Amino acid sequence: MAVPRWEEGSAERLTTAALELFEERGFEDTSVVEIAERARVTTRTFFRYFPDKREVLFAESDRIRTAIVQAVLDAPDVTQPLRVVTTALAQFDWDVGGAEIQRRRHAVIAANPGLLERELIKQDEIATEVVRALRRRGVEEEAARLATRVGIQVFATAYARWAEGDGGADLTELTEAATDLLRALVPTEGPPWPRTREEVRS
Amino acid sequence: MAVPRWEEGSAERLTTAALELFEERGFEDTSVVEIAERARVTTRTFFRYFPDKREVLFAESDRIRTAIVQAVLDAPDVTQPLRVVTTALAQFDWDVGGAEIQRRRHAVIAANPGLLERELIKQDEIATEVVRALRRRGVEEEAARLATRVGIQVFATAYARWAEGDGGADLTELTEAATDLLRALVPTEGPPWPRTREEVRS
DNA sequence: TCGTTGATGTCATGGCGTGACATCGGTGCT
DNA sequence: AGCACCGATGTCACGCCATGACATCAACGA
Repeated sequence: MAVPRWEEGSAERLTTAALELFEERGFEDTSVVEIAERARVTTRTFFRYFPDKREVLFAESDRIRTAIVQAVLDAPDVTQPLRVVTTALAQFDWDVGGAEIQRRRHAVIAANPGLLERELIKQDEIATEVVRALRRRGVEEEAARLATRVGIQVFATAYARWAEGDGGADLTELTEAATDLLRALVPTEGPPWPRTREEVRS
Repeated sequence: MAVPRWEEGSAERLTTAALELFEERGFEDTSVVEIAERARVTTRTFFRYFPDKREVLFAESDRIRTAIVQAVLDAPDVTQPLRVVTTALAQFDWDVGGAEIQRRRHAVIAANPGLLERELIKQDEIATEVVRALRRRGVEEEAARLATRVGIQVFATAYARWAEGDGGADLTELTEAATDLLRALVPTEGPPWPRTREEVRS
């Protein structure tokens, strides 16, 4: 393996070039040609590293997914699957590549429906594999599915606050707070629409 | 307004043509040209009715979203927001256009990552508006967000069973069962990883 | 009749994504 | 050294997606 002593690889150059250009001109208004030029390669090379234009912002996705799945598999106690999921997410190091980069990435993604679409399916891929991991730990299929998806939403609540905040807050504590909120939200037993207005009146 | 007495409109023809072709050749392997030809229009007309190739399978999305939002706004009692959401979803008539068409639609979507992506963002759009609706009913922002997303996942659990089943099951009852499952999953109070194996041993 | 209007077609264009093949520098083997 | 190989990249050609600008045509109403 050739080890050019230390040039950046094409993939890295493409990633940073893309992020910069998306910030400058917006996602739709920058072409793959421009990204490639700034990274000093051809578009053909771009598509050798990334299957499409959007994917250039999601290079870390695989690493994130496997790490979280591993955390689920390594959880000491799986009798409370929802807690396993929220904890695995809360304890992950979300600032891969630097907090600033992540902030910029998210800003760009949030600004573009197309990228948001991609983000959602990445979440879905994580969810699917977490479900599989829970199943391997003996959790029932339906429980695994619901615990995973709900756990992700609980964590997302915490993450939203954490991302807004000045970094002072602890993600684990915020997740605990979000779990409290969930407890408060779970409805007490009883039929769907407890009473219609008419029934109340009578 | 011209009312051709009753020819199918181009939009309808395009929708059915697309569904058929996606079943026959798969989504990626059918071009917009083919869809347009089968619907006896040009591709330019296709793009006048649908903003892109994927959207042809999501024409009902707007109607669904507004109906569900309306149900949330009309809910008699909003003190249990999660129940409001699950009930609004469970009581919606999901067989718009016929159960068979819906089954085929979902089969095609499930088979194509690209379409799944679009499906997820449609869900997200619904979620965003439901959150807004809850807020208008006086629910706090964070509670609204969490109740909405969790409610959708609870309903999704029920819907999955309903879609698999032979149609005999009642979606409202299944949703109630899913809510029971959620109750069982919400973790009891306590710190994240309750005990590591080592701590248990000591 | 004629002008308007809405739906559709035609044409041109640009970006996305991919297969096939060429090039070129480095590696390892003899 | 010489040679065969290999991985990364470039070049070329192509097809599909999507959109703006403009033309056409049929129905309708004054």
